[in-house]
Formats: sequence, structure tokens, C-alpha cells
Amino acid sequence: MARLKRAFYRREADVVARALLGQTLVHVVDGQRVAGKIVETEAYMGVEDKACHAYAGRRTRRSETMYGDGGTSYVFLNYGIHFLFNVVVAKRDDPHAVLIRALEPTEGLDRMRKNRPAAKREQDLCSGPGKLGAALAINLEQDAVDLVESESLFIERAETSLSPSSVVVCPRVGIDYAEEWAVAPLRFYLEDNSHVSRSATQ
DNA sequence: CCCGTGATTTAT
DNA sequence: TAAATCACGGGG
Repeated sequence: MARLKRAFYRREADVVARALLGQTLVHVVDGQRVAGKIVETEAYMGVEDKACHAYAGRRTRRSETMYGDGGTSYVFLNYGIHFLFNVVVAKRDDPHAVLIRALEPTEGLDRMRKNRPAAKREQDLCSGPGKLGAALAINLEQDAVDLVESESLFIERAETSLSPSSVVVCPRVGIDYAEEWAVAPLRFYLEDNSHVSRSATQ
């Protein structure tokens, strides 16, 4: 299957966040494909966005990856426990990113269950950003990987395109501190999909 | 609903 | 060097 190329990623985060829905995120672990369909995303809009790690041009050891070219992975540890997987988008030095929040598992489910013993049902495997990080065995080694060239981490294009009407747009979660940006409509998920995160359905 | 969790960031 | 913060998940 064809993977997404550079030009796909070199656009603003809200555009790419929506376009990523329905595509397949793949991590090859010990030669085995562990993959899922992207069903929920959030856009982080660069230096103007108060919820973005690169807000006001902040450039720290953690956020440095966000300043790379579109199509680079950005992984960080959250709450000391969870590895969250993002895709850096837009152009180099314009630090936009898309957080992948939920997947519908499609390949390597046995591996995912092993990585997530707490998950009781298939819908619990990847229905949140921390959950999918664990299920796909994502950690800091997967930070700053070029998704266009890597043999082990990339995103494949869906064969059929989605109907725009099946996408729900709403505010992002867990960023109450971001003032006016806390209510911006920058979260996208597939309506009626049972693998979206708990906070998406309330 | 509450609370663990610990690296990273930001304030002294 | 110290304190506060935090793009969450699991178990009640």
C-alpha cells in the first residue's frame, strides 16, 4: 500500500489533522506490522497556539523536534507515564503538529494485547493517545523519525476516501490552560466509530 | 470522581 | 537547585 509523502505533511495542522482520519498508522515491531486506522486527531497550530509546546517560539530539548520538516514524528512522555505520538506538519521551522488520539486496530492485535494487559475489549486497545502509544510500543526511540523514509514507522494512504460529513469537529481536551485556544475547533474524529477516546464521546 | 506518575519546564 | 506543571488512564 502507498505511504503518505512529503507534500501531504507540508500543510497546516488543522488541514492535515482532518486528512489523516481514515489513514493507517504502521509501526513494525520485531518484523511484525502493528497497525490501525486513524479515527481521532488533534491539531496544534504552531507558535500562535497557546496549547502548543512551541507556543511563542519556545524551543526546548523536548519541543525541538517540532521545528523539523513536515512528516517527522514527535513523541513525548506525558504525566511521567504515557508516550504520545504526534506528526510534525507544515514546513521546517513552522512548528505545527497533529496528535494521533485514537486508532481502530487492524493488524498485530495479538501484539497490542500483550502491550496493553489492562485492555479488556478490542475497543480499549487504542482508544486514547496514551493507550495507542503503549499498544504500538512507541517510546522516545520513535521521536524525530522521518515518516516518509523510515522502514519501521510510517502512515499508509486509505484506498477509499471518507465522506466529509462523517467527521465531527470540536474543541481539544486536556488544555484548559490555553485560554481562547482551549475552545478552538481543532479536534477531529470519525462519527459513530467505537474506537474513539472516552473524552470524545463524553 | 480521584489520584498516581516522573520527566520537563520554569521560577528562584 | 527547587517547585510547579502536565496534549492521560485506570479503578472506584
